[in-house]
Amino acid sequence: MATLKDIAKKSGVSVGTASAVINNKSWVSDKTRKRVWEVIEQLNYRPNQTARSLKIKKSETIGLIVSDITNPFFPEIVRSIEGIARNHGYSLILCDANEDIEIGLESFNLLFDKQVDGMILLGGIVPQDALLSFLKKKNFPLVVVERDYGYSRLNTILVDAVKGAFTATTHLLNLGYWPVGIISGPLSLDQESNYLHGSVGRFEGYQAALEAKGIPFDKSWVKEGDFRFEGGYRAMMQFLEQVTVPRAVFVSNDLMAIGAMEAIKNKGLRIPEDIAIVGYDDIPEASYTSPTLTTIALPKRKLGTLAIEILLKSLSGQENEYQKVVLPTKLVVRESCGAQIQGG
Amino acid sequence: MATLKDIAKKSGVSVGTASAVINNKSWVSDKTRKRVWEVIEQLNYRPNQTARSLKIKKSETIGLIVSDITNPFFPEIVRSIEGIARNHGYSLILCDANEDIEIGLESFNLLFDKQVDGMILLGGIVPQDALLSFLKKKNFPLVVVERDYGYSRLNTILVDAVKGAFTATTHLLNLGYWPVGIISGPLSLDQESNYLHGSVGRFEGYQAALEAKGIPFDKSWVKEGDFRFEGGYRAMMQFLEQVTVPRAVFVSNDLMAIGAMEAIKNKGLRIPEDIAIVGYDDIPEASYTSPTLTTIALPKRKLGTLAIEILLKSLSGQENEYQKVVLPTKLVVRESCGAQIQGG
DNA sequence: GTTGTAAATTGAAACGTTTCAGATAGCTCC
DNA sequence: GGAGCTATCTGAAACGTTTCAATTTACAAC
Repeated sequence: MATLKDIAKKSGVSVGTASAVINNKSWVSDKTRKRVWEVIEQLNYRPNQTARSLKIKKSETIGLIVSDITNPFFPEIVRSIEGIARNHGYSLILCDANEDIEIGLESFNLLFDKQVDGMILLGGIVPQDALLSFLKKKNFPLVVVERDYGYSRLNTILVDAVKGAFTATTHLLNLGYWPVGIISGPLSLDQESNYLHGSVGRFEGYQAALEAKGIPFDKSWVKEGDFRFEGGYRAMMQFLEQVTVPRAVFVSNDLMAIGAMEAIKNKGLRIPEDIAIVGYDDIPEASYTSPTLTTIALPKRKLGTLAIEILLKSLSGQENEYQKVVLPTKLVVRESCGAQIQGG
Repeated sequence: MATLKDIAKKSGVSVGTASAVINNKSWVSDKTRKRVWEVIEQLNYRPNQTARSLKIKKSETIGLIVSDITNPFFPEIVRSIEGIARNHGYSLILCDANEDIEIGLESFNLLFDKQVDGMILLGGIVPQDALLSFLKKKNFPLVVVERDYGYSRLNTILVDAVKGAFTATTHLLNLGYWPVGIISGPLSLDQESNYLHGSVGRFEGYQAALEAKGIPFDKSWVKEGDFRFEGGYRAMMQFLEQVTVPRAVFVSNDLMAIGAMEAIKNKGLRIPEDIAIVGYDDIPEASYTSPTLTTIALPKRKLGTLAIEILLKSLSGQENEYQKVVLPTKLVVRESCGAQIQGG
């Protein structure tokens, strides 16, 4: 690999000048510029970004930790982040935590060692204590999407989960279903390290909807899942084995909702005639299931573009206020809730 | 950030020795080792990987170019690659080409500038001329998955696409359907830069199946798609607007198959009663569609683990033979082909 | 021609590591 | 108490850039 030194020697110029040429500094004479460029092309020179990074103390690299890359909710967000990052000269180091908080922590540390300039957390799989104690020590460009760590010196992009879940549950209650259960995300974890995980907000929205209707909360209508297909399946199976089965269930994400629907079908029951379902996320698959899945739609693309834009601003020093953005959700009525059958 | 120099000074030792300590070199005395470690912990020192990379001429980073990260076929492969890479101390720079060959090329170059030690191409979205002319110049650890560039000095992991498509088409023919069409991947592109794209193999398998039954090939039963949902939808719409509509269609990937099913349903036709469908890939969604999708299953996990394992071997210099692995596919019979209805 | 000024270029230090030839210390052995 | 080891440590060069003070060059003005 040709280095700047080679270029300099071959074009009879100093290394400093050669550097000035590739960096397009204005004070190089046209004659020199041309001569150096010829050599650059001739030798097929490409600057060594590692050396550059070392010197300028920037890696032009962004770390991205995704809770679960196989959850169809995320790839679209990843895409919008990656595209914009690339167009701004940044590349992305991807870590997939596989919904495992240990891997989340490991990745978090690893990314710092790799000298990433900034970081985006898609779904907050990094444990709260590690993240906050880090942020308290130093100031680092970071954006977290879809999890509220409840810390003010942190850019956060959320959707209004409470309201979304409220809407979903109310929709089921308004259709006259009773009892209405919930399959939540991991709740127990939240007490220790996962404070205010998205799952809590959705759970609160569910409770609020009951309360608004004057219906007492009963924890036998709550099953805890893991945001994955299997967890939804298992949780629904637990419901189905109870003496009284819920008439409708709000499931905290679509992947679990699809799992839950599998469970229902496997038991020979019908959706929505026997059990109605509303999901959360509106992943592309929600349109393809049978029946199609009524769900709460999040502005996925927007979540990604906003995240990277805020990060880029923070990286360029244009912005040093911390932002907390809450985006709205939308109820998408399809077949699984039975609203269409009932002429709703 | 503390540097090695700080460590050295504070623990009264030379930089060389400090370096030896963090690298666990055997010749450091226990006493010194202990003292240095104390300082390391006290200052919370973490080695600067950029400086390290510059010196050792390795970035411990792998580039990954995915044709389309939102295609559910890929995330599972990405996960298995990322996990194994991480466990071996490598991180992944992810590029999503969004099925765009220009982005594929751009990413390819960008990854070299970032000094990645090796590269994996998931779905060969990098144009053939660029890739081969590069490989002819220098030797670089590279694995390509699910595309055959037809070049021997290149690690390639494929599935037997011809056979897979043959099986799928034959399955439809055996069920007595006629005519059986195909929605292929991009074919025209292949002539110039995309020689032997996966789409060609699947197309050949289709033709071979017809031939085996003595049925003449007729290009009015061929529509070209783009491997995406929309392309499948459009291609099927074209079929549906023809005077004679195919009785069954082999669709070259599941995403397009799901799009095609949407088109059929939108036209008020039934699957498989009016049109039977077989897809290719077996993405998780194939189990959730309505009807569920009969498809050709690829060993996704295996594709990923093999890719990263071969790359790691090549990186460590353990292996310098080029490998070409062809994995088998499997027909998964579900509802969309009508085999179950017909008691097949 | 000298002077002054702006434009262009140079040269060397610096970024934070690794590496390695050489120095030093601590032994043993005679 | 010196030779010959080995175990341990040091110091400086090197990796390929960027940066910037200092220098040189070019040229206009007198």
